[in-house]
Amino acid sequence: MSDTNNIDKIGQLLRQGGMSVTEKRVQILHLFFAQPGNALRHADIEQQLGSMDRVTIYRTLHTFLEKGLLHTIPNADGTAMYALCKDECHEGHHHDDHVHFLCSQCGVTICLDGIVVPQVKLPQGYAARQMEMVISGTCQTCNI
Amino acid sequence: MSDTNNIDKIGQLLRQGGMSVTEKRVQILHLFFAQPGNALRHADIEQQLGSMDRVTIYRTLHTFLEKGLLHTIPNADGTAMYALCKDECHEGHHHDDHVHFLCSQCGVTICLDGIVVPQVKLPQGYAARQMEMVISGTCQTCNI
DNA sequence: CGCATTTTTGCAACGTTGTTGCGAATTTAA
DNA sequence: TTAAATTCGCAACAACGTTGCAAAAATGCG
Repeated sequence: MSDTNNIDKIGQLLRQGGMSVTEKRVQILHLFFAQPGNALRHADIEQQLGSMDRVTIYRTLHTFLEKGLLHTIPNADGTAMYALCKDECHEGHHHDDHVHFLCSQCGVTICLDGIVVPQVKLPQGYAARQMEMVISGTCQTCNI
Repeated sequence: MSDTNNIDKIGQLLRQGGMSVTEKRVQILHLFFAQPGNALRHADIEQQLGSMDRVTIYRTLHTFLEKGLLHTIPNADGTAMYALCKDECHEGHHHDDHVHFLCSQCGVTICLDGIVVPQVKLPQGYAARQMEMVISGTCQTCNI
């Protein structure tokens, strides 16, 4: 996918979600589209966009979460990770039922979009609403 | 299990792991044995033990993690949760392959020791070392 | 038991992550 | 182009977690 195509798509996505199209939002969303499937932390974005204010990044990530553009990935180390949602996600109604993979060698977090979280039978009395599965190990690149 | 039995067991566990038996360690470990299966956050412990120093709690939790008495549960809200390990866990070699349940109503986190994380087939090139599965919804008590 | 050594604890200070309020700048709509 | 609404940057704050160091407690040994 070409860079200009991404930029067109980004403006469209923002307008579709009822958000105004600002420079900062485009910059942040562009980072996610540059490496689809890869999750980013606040610190990654801050580093790559150098001059952008910390608070703006936090607020933008929250906005994207609310509007269903991003989803979070639970992380043992306590820092929030964000990744692009697929088209089926809408405002307040996520479908991120895929497995996440965390490489313990290079640290990258990847959405395994093709792999759905398997069902489990809960004990009597428990009702499931959401399931999260994170597998850690070594990724394609680090395994060579 | 009676309270005195717990206290005996706690001293034994600490000595077995090569730790000295101190008042603070006994107090913290006792909290976990009081509600087996339930996970605790640093803040829970601080609240229940009122006078204990924050730093001592952090350091004790780390020690118990290292020695294989506790394991962590990844948590979307960013705060670390800790729960007792089963007997099969040893220093540096955890077997916490059970599913964790997080009640979104009362906030409690429970180890579902009977339910093992199901295997998933990863794409070519990925090697799994650890799997985490957290299901959120409503628990037994809140579902009545 | 009493004493020396090792370990643990509490305090203070610091770092990181994330949030809130508010005025200035930007975007949008008319 | 201009007015209203939204977003951005700065400052200040709060929560969570870590580190260094001196006092206190636990352990080991004669």
